[in-house]
Amino acid sequence: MPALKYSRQRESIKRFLMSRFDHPTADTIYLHVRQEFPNISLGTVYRNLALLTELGEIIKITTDGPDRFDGHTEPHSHFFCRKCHSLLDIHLEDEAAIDRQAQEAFPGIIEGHSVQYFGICSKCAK
Amino acid sequence: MPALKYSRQRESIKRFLMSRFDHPTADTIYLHVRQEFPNISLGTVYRNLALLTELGEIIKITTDGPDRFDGHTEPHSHFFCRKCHSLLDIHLEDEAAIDRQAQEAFPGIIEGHSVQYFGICSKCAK
DNA sequence: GTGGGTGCAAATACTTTGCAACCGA
DNA sequence: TCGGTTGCAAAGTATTTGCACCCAC
Repeated sequence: MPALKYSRQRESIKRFLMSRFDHPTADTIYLHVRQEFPNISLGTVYRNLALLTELGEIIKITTDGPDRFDGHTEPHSHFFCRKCHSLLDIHLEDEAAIDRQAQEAFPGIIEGHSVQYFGICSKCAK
Repeated sequence: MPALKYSRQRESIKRFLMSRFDHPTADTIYLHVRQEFPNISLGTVYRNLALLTELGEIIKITTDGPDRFDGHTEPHSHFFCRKCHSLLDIHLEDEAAIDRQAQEAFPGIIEGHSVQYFGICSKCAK
């Protein structure tokens, strides 16, 4: 792993992700960071998202459609609205209980989990 | 929704998926069904996978990399080996408990969930 | 016969990558 | 200066789609 060097673009991407709870796509992030760095390219956004994910500073969430990114790394779950495609946080009381259940049932080494609930969000239900 | 019509190709795809527990990709399915229908095209495989998913006869599992498909629709969870990328079933004792936990914590309408555990499978751990 | 299904190829959506210039330590 | 980072554009991967022909009903 090469030595990490500071970059204003990466900082901006991370700051943006930490400020939000709706898990934007690379493209949304691109459009935002562009306001601060009009010349930034999508490739740079993707490169930094991959790097931050590898460092564990953000989380990459794979869904139907483009990947989503999350600047909040405490273990938590997600809700995907199948109508408006919003992706929202769910903080369970005992998130670790989910791993414990599976560890009993499975012989491999479980390092973590990701739960994705799906349904209709309260906005769309109206 | 247009009237459904029988197709030998669709039947073959479904039969293949029901016979396996390792959640093949569209391409793997294509290569297999090709033995029975040498002229089948990838497009047809994708079309039928989408149709079967919509009908609820199979499940589409979105992961890092290509989508995986599962011919077994009883609620269950999955384990993704980050080393060999195999995707395996985990049958929890009380799968519905996961929904109940979230329903308390979230105001939207939760219709279901998908849990993906990650780690190292027993084969790769050796 | 009618409309859904198929094969083929082209198109799309999303993401990664090669390269020369640039910038932080 | 050295090597990580960037912008740009081209390439790559996974999936979808238009169209003419075929087949189930």
